[in-house]
Amino acid sequence: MSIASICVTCPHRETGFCGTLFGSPSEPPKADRPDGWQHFAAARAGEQIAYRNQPSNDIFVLCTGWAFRYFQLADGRRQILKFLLPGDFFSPTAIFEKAYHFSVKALTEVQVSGIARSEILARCAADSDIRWAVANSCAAETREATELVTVLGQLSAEERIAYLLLHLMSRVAARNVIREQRYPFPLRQQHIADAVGLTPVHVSRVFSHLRERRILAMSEGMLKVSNLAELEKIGSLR
Amino acid sequence: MSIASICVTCPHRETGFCGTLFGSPSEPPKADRPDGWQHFAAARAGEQIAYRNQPSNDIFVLCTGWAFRYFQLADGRRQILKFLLPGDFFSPTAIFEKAYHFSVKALTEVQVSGIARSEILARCAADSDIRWAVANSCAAETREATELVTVLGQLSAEERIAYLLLHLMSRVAARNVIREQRYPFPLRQQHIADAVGLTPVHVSRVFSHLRERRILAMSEGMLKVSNLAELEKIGSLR
DNA sequence: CGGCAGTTTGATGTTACTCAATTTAAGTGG
DNA sequence: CCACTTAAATTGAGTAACATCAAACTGCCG
Repeated sequence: MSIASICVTCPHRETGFCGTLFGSPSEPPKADRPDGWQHFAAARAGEQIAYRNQPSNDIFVLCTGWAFRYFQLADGRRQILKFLLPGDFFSPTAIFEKAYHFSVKALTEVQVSGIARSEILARCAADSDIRWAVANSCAAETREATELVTVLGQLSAEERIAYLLLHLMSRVAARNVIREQRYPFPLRQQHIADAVGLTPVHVSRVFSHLRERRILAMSEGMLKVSNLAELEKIGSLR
Repeated sequence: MSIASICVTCPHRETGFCGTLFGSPSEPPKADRPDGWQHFAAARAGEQIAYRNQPSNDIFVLCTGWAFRYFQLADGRRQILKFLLPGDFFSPTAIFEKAYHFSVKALTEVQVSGIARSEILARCAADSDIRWAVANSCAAETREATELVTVLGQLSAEERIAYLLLHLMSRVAARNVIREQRYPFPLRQQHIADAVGLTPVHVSRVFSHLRERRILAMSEGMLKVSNLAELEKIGSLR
């Protein structure tokens, strides 16, 4: 059971659109607070919705759309740390930290929910189920980061991309019904490049190669996997 | 305050040597259990002291010596995830998981302490200081892993090595008195290579280059940093 | 129809890997 | 203390993987 499903009642799936937008880092997001401790907001594709080192009393959950958490270096290089799907916390460990140590951008149009940190902590103290959900979620975050370290440190370009696709596919499949191995896939090659530490040009070449070998194909924002077994042989860690 | 300092009373610093050794994965480590929930063990340099996927009721803390946590791929490649120093948990998140998802090897002769998971969980439930120490330790683990992802994904060979050295230096300095920028440094170049995703040969070349530029030098298991400012310019993330 | 963002392709450059030989350092036993 | 052994580090030459630069192409939208 995810933490989000315990903590958050997100209206977006029903209402469709919320109407409020994030502001710049200087002006905090304007948003409605239906219950005092919880509020909602929306952002357009490409908008930055969390800023590194910005203190915040809120913990955010993605309700609809895709986003990504990343770390930007002084010279412009950026590492995408995780693609966020509906139900994902921006970062579970943020519950225990006063400020984010990462940034978040919307990949598609998104809707998010912010929950007061104090509220989450209070619920943790009161309810052992929530306590466990938070602990598991943090442990999972560490496990994922650890796996990604191994991927970036040891795997070739093709292996890294295959890993990323498989990893995303399994997470998407956990939330959507997948028919005929066709997955919604809003990433640009630039995003893939920044996630696996390659250049977009090289990502394009690897994709061409995978296409030629009839392992996968892309069209209209969908990823079609024709040879899952082969993709797994390339990109699985174990 | 570290968790270890709250939870563990380690006799090794006083007694010098404990006398018991880890066995192979099939036979569990023989060790004394002075208090039922806590026990101690020692291992020689190079010995494996934790096995991936091996269920364990104990959480381990390194008491003396150096060790490293790593992940090994089927074809032999290995990623070193973290070098462990005295006081480090093998992994804080292991508190919440039935089995390790990584392996640990002793780098030097080491002494470790094992604590029953149930004991730690009981103390967490009872004492909010310990609860916070555990949460912070887990958050720190995630932060480190996240930073390492960025390092491996974005930095060049020289930058990665400089980062690793600086990171290690700051951690060593937190436990030892450092005089004249000379740090104890028991790693072989193979370890550095496996930690930053390079070959030992290339690590050697990068070291030669850093030496030629009079940034650092190595001798008798000690790392001497002659130009810290330059090393930081190369290897710091922010 | 023109413009723009994203992708593809080709040519070339750089970084890091591989293989193999050599040197240095670290033990070990006489 | 010194030959002998062994592991680790260094060096060189050749190669593979990936980056860079620039141009051409595609689909999309006004």
